[in-house]
Amino acid sequence: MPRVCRAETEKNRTAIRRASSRLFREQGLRASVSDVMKAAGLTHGGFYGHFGCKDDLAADACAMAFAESATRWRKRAEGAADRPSAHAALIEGYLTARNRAAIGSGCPIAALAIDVARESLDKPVRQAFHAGLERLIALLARLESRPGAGAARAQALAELATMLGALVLARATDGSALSDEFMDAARNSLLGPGKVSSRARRPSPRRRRAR
Amino acid sequence: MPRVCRAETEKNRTAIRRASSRLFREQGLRASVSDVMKAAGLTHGGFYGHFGCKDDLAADACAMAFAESATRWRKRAEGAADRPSAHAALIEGYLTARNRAAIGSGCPIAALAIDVARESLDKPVRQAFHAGLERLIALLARLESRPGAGAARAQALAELATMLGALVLARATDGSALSDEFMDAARNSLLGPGKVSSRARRPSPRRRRAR
DNA sequence: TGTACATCAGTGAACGCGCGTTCACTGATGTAC
DNA sequence: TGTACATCAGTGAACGCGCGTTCACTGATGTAC
Repeated sequence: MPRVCRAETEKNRTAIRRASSRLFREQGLRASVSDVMKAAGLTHGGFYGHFGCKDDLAADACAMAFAESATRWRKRAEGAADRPSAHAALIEGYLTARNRAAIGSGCPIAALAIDVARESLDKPVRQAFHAGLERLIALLARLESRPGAGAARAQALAELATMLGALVLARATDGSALSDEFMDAARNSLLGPGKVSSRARRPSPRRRRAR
Repeated sequence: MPRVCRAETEKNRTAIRRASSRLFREQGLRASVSDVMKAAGLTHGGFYGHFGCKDDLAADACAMAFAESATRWRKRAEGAADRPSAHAALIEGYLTARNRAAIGSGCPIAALAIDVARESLDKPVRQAFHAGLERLIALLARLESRPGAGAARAQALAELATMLGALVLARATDGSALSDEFMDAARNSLLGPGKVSSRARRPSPRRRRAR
């Protein structure tokens, strides 16, 4: 089995990156190198032929997850008729039961933010997180209604905090009614109850409207 | 050293609870029993005289952190002249550089939400988190401006998501300008730029105003 | 195109370490008289 | 109040286990001729 052709090596590397991107989101940065390699269909020893250390893998996995998210956001926005509906589509797509359940393939901010906050400032995963975050902020800011780049950015930052917060809280209270309440409240607060698409709605007690 | 008087035992138990409440927030639920006992000035073996297992300690630490937070919120609200300023004081007190730095003594939602979300549904820490969260929601909802209990609760849920999200993102980007931006954007979004008290402000590049 | 051999991707045992938990032991505390 | 002794809170060694990382080894791959 040892020594594998170049194409196979590249395929293995991709498998490691994909597996780590999923496992780090699911289990946090404490997901083990062994588990990642197992999920990639390899044995743990070969890991250091692909990455220098676990910290480097964490940074790569984080960057990869953000790139996936950015692509997903861009596609969703491009599928909309105009800017306001692209904005709404992004938020509605984020605050769904589907996304709440899909931790391993979902938003890396909601999956990794607290883990990243606990890492020391010089860890490579922090830079990857910061860079990825800025890309998503720019993407969202371009869809905001407020005039002026600064105001749109501020609006995007606040909305991102609400989206991330609601998803994280919905996950932490998963299995209870409160979980749905968080997602509904955040969606209504960001879009207003009138703009909520029926697609994203589940039959649940309707909240009073936002200002 | 063994066998200690009853008052001493109770003091030790309190020291373990305090240490774990701090360490779990700082390091996540993977903080070790050994480290907790060391921080309480004891050796690890004695732990199981106080708690049945690590999961029980995590639940207790979580409940204790929420109780602290609830007390802090209540005091801050009681110190305000009226309901709107109590509401503003809570949010301003939450979104400060001080709170961003104080992970171990700060809000358990911002410290533990993602860790709790990764725990299986039957773990005792999930129940403790849920119960504590409901207390804080009720506390915040009582200060909201919207008429009707349901609307006030929905407003509190969305605001909590924004507060928690902004604090978590500010911590994940600590050391960069973006960190301050998140807290400023969330504060302005929740209170409006006019209502921001100078006390809570740091001299930082001023953002464009919100609506 | 065919052969000879150096390269090197992946394997699996091993390293030192820290984890959660158990347990025999200690000796001051609390109690029974 | 004073003595005799059972209790039990805390100690520290030990358990099996999984961690990140290293390394001698393997043998198919890629290359030089």
